[in-house]
Amino acid sequence: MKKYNPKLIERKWQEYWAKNPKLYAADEKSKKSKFYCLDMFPYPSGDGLHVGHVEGYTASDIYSRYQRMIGKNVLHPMGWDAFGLPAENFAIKTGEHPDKSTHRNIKNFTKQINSLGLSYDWSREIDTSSPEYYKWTQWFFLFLYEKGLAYRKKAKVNWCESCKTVLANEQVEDGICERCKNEVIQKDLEQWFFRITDFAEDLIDDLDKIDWPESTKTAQKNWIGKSEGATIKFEVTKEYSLEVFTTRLDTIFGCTYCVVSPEHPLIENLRPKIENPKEVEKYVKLAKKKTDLERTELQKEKTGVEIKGVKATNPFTNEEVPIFIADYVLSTYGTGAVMAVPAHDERDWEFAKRYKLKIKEVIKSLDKKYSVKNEAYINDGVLANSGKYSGLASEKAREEMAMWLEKKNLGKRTITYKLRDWLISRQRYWGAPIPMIHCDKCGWQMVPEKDLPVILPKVKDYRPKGTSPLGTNLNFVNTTCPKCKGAAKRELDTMDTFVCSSWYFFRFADPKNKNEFAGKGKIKKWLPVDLYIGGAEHTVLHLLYSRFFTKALNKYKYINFDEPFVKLRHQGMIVAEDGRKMSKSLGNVINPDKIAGQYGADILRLFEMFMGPLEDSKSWNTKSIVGPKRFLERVWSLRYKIKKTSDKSNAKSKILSYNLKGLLHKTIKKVTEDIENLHFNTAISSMMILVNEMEKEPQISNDSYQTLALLLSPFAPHIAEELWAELGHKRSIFLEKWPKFDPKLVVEKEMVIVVQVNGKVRDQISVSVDAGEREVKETALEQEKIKKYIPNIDNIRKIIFVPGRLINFVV
RNA sequence: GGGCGAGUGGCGGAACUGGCAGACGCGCUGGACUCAAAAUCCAGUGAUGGCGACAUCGUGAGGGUUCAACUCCCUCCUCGCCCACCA
Repeated sequence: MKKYNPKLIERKWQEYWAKNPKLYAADEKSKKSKFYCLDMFPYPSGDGLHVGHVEGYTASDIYSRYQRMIGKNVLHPMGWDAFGLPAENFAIKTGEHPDKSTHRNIKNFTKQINSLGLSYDWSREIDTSSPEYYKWTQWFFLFLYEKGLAYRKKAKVNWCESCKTVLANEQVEDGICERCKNEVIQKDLEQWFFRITDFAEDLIDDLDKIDWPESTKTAQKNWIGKSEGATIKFEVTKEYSLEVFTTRLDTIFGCTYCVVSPEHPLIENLRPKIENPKEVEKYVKLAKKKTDLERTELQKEKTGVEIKGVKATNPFTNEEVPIFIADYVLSTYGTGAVMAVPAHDERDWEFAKRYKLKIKEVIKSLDKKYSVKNEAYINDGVLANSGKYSGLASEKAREEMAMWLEKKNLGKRTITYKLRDWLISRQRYWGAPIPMIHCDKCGWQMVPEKDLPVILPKVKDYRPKGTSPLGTNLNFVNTTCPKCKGAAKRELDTMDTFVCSSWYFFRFADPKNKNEFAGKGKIKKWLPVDLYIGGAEHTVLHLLYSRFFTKALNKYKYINFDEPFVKLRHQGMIVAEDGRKMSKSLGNVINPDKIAGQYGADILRLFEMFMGPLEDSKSWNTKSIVGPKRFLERVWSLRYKIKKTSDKSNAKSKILSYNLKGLLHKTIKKVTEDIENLHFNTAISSMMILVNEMEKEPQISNDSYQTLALLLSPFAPHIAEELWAELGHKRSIFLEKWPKFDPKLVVEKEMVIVVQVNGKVRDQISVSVDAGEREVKETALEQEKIKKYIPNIDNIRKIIFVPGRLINFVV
């Protein structure tokens, strides 16, 4: 008897698969229906694969292998989200070019992935940092620019004075630079944006047609943040009106002041009229220095300054109210100005209390204990003190007031979104250069498509100097204007790495195409993605950006669908044994390499899948890994129980007891359904039950053992291949058909019916499947135990019979 | 503060559409094998009471609907994740 030796057989089959890439390759010529199963491609960090990767990748691998076996033409690719900050920071520290460290990491990731036995089509591997790839990232920029969906404007960026660099949001931790621990300030710089807000409406509406976790859909909805309301003009001078946005037009009679953000143009426009310019100026300056985080800090008391000398007129009451400047009003939302109704808005209430401003109640609370002295009443209600609108319900009032505004041309119904345009420029080295050229004469010009890619040049020094490191390479900077052929300068910024990952799933359909980001025919063949598995940390950004790119392509007829990922699932987080997040600083990180080295990939795969439902968060417990280990060892030795027979007349059904045969078919059914529903934990447990029962038999048939191997193969591919070969098969198990169950065998002949008295289980009886209520009732009442509880049959008041399940006597 | 999700044995978890709560696995206890240990195999394992058959209780807490509730409804508590001054 050979012992199960995972190391040996895993190496053997990994080599075999590497030599037979067609096994896992998507077939361009096949007429079979396609299935595109995608993992979120990883950033190849120096830390290597973590257990969360293994979880998601194993799940999609099981699904892909299963899809192939049921006869689908499967596209299951892998690639690298290779641009990004960590590689650049590493370069600053060590001087090693990011390209070098990144490729070293990619090599390591590839090795790790292959050692897990994942069935990727490596012929389609992509690397976002390769010129062949980022040529098309740049093409997307030009595409969006041409359609008016990319533009340039001044914007605030995080700026670290000590590092002299712009920082990405992820590099700012609590308003402090993660590298030097100094304060981060806000600086206005010209930046490139993508006009994602153009698609806000579709991005909300189309969520209804995709199979995504509800939580992810609501998170996107909230992020886009649609609110319906109205903009209203408050006259300040004859020439200048202050426009405010509100969702609570019904409270406008309670407006006792207005507030503008420190960036609001009113300050500039009415400067000569302002009586306290110094005070105002000081406040604006202070606000500018603050980071977004400081400005949005919750507990912080609201501050502000009245702009003296100007007043705003409420169009409904013709009352003049003071105007304040305060940083609790955001310049980037709505109109950057609000009408303050302290009685019915918590923030306004707080501000009014602090600066002793008037609080006027215009919505009555039904709660007798409520007093506006203690808090704002923010719910809808019935209007009071509101002129001719008094007595109306909030909703009705909003409608009528909006109509009045529109009639008088003093405002209009407006929809606003929290979603902002996507700032994509980074003053960074390790990213795709933005393919734009600035000419003093002609302004901004696109790099002609034939000149793509704009190659990311080598530089000697990655250290931040206040502008992109690309600026140090003068060969790169100085170029000619595509329009006038005069001297011109290249854009020095690179693109946010999220741009690279917003379209990579298209590239897998046609990864080597030199003329297009992907050929139309190939896109039609493979896209959209049928199943997308990845972490929930990408709930908003990556998943939203990818949808935006897809919608832009669809709008301009490059593709004929408008959602990239038909079905999406997130793998849950795996936390450490101590219940905390795995992190290097806590020293509780589990290295999957080590586990795979010690136990083998099949056991690790089974273990992670058996831990619990894919989407739940789970905690790691190395102790339990012996479960899957024992299971595979038992599967392995079970093969010595196979009835060896040269006598063909000795039918296999004779060897396999009837019950076991039924169980075998039930298991096929269960495993099949569970894989379809991504319920891998219960699929494994049902296979364990089968193996437990098989072990009790003195002998098992070759057929049933083969079925077991097939069922197990997507989960534990190495051992499955080995067993298959041991059974005498010459070709890979993954070329076999997925087993089918016999519906007749799945149904029991006898069934157990639970007998309840007054809802409590008192006995069980075994009856034939087709037994009706009368038969079940009679059998049940004959039982001694039941007679004990029902001495007199006439006392039965009611009988509930659930076919196939139970009978309940109510006495 | 808002949104989403979750609370089931010592632990991870299972339970269809309201129908035997605790499948499967870990751990633990006892036994077999062994000079011994590991591994393996067999039996047991929610709590309480009882030698026992059995009985009672039991799915975060409290209430409700129902013949029947982990599952549905109401109130509350705890934990996790995401977003957060969005007018």
